[in-house]
Amino acid sequence: MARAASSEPTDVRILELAAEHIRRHGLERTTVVAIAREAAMSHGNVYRYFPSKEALVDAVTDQWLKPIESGLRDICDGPDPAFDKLERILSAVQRAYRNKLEADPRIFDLFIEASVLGRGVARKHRLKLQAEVRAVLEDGMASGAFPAHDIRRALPLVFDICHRFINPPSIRADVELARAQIEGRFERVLRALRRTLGSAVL
Amino acid sequence: MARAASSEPTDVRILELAAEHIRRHGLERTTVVAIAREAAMSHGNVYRYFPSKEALVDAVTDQWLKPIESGLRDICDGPDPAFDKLERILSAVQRAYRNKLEADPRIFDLFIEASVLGRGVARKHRLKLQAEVRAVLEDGMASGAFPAHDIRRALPLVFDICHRFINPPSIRADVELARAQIEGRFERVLRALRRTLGSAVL
DNA sequence: CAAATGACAAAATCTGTTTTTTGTCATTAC
DNA sequence: GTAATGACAAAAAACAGATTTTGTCATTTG
Repeated sequence: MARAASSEPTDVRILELAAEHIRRHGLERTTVVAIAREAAMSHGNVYRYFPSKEALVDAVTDQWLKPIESGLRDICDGPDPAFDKLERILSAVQRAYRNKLEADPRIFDLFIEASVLGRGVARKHRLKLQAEVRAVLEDGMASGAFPAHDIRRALPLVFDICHRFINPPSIRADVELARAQIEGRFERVLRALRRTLGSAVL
Repeated sequence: MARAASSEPTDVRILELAAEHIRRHGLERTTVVAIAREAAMSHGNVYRYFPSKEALVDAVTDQWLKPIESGLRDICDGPDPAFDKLERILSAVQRAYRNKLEADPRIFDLFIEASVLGRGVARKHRLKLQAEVRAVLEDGMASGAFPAHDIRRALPLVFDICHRFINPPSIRADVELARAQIEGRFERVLRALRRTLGSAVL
């Protein structure tokens, strides 16, 4: 493990130590000095790789969001019917968030914080998700799967209806609810969404 | 005004002074001592009327929630078709919250706090709203307006779909969005809800 | 010259102390 | 006997000084 760690480029190593530290102790008890100590380097050197503590923390968040985003891209690039894609995208996001919330609550907290404050990582992630959904909607409109043609109304509608299952703070507020229950409810909401998008009038 | 204030029963007077203090300075800068001073009495006497500061603060919240609740009861007791009632209830709640958020942000904050922590006031208020919605749904199911008959699925579905427009923290998160825009979007969500409840399968 | 150090200023956090606040109650006032 | 006081203990908040942390940079190292 020590070998694996030191074989990685310095920036990745710092990133992983930072993630581990936050995972264990939470952001509030994480300092650049402590991370540098764990990496056996002066804290000043950390700043050669990350311009600020905030940037480092955001990089930790980005780290786990990236694979989610590429998963979404795969769904989007697939051959399925528009609504199936839409449903799979939304479910995948919901599930990924919930997984992280359960597995690494402290790291999920970083994402919530970034979302609420509208920080770069969160904004970019949201834009990517939005872009995928938009692409699928436009696809579905072109193919006739979605008779309504006003993307400027359909897009917000999708996010408004799914808000509870997709919005980071709302997701955390539901931790106590059983996973199965949430998923059942989200399924029904998605069914409602399907019916709505399948009709001509929004 | 001074005359009006002193003509009211002591508990109401304290309540109003507390509300005014919080409205102006926020909860964090509000003390029982300061409220007592404004009421020209010893702080110990405040505790004759409210068992704790928390109880007093919750009473302030309850104060503005009560008229909303009675408004909902009126809608619910009215003669309109089930979905019209449902829509009017949900819109009324949304509008009332948004109004308070804009008019008295600090007081709305008390409500958010109480909601997030699941305090009595918030829980009771939520249960009342839920009871009204449930009544309207059952009404609509009985009258055939809502073909689906599983209230245990319909009720969460309504709140899930409307979450963004009804959930206190989500409402605050949208302060920056123009009122008209939010209302337009909520209208479309309600339209989707109508269609869903109007179909046999949930 | 790319990687890292260590010294530094400004800002934030911690720590121990004083003050205020919360909540109780025996006593007073009417 | 209901309304209010004022004194009190425990808890919380405010404060001030010491310490740590953040972020920069001139210098060192390989």
